Amino acid sequence: MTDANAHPETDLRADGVRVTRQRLAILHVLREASDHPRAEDILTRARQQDPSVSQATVYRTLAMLEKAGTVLRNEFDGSGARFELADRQHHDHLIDLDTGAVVEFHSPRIEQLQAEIAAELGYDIAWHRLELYGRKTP
Amino acid sequence: MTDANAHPETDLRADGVRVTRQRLAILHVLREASDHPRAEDILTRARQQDPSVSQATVYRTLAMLEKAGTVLRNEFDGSGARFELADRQHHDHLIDLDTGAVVEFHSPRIEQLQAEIAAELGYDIAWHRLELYGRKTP
DNA sequence: AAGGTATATGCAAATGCTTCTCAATCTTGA
DNA sequence: TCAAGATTGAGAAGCATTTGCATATACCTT
Repeated sequence: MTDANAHPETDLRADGVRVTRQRLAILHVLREASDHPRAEDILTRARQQDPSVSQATVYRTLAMLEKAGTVLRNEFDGSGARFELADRQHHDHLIDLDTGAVVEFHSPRIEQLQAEIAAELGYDIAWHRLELYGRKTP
Repeated sequence: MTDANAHPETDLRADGVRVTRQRLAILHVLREASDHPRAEDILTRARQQDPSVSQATVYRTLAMLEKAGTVLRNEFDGSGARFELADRQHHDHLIDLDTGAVVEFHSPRIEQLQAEIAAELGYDIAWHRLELYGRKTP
């Protein structure tokens, strides 16, 4: 796989996938998003650039991009997936229980411990999910 | 809250909730389960003890027990929640990607790190979710 | 032990999110 | 420019879960 997302359009082509107006609109939305939008949000935003985008295409494209490693799917609260581009460094999430805000963080030490624990249990980690749910310290 | 699950029936009463045949059947299933059954599995098993249990009651009871802290809800793969009694020590999960088996583990060091990270970000952790997905080391 | 009342249940319909079906429309390599 | 095949929009279909409502039941009070 190429460097995920340096040039999504180019990557698409490289994977033998067609570059369509809708896909470009969706990729654009993801690039602009600083939050972790839901499929519905992505649909709304993509339609600002291209009103023809349909719900089905958003889901199909997100699934495609996820499989390609370009997009990450998060299931924070169990009521709808939230997406983000996989172009930055790997990170985990801290969800603010009061505001719903999502803070990203990265801890090599935790990653290290995870690997050790898995090894002790006889496993190799393929991926992991770490989510902290909390409230701002008073 | 009383010691969750030492005596679920007693706890139910204490919370002003009625002790019904169905609820006892569902609690029994959860106590016997060594896996992390889905709602559907719980329904099937509960019906062995009480054929009258309905799907709706399983969901309603699980929601109630979760709110009471008696039951933990897990969303490992995004296709259906899996439940377990909250009577044992807190633990996280390692999911075997090949077999779907769920291994439980507990690491005070990771918990410690999580708290530290949250503190650095200005948060107090209310709860967290850590799931490792991997395969057996050859 | 019996009764009354609010809670709990079963059934089926309704949700919410996501995926699929299919004819019509594009993208792309030649 | 064209043909072949991928992609799309619209709506139907799927799944897990929730809800509405009439009936049944637990349990507090006689």
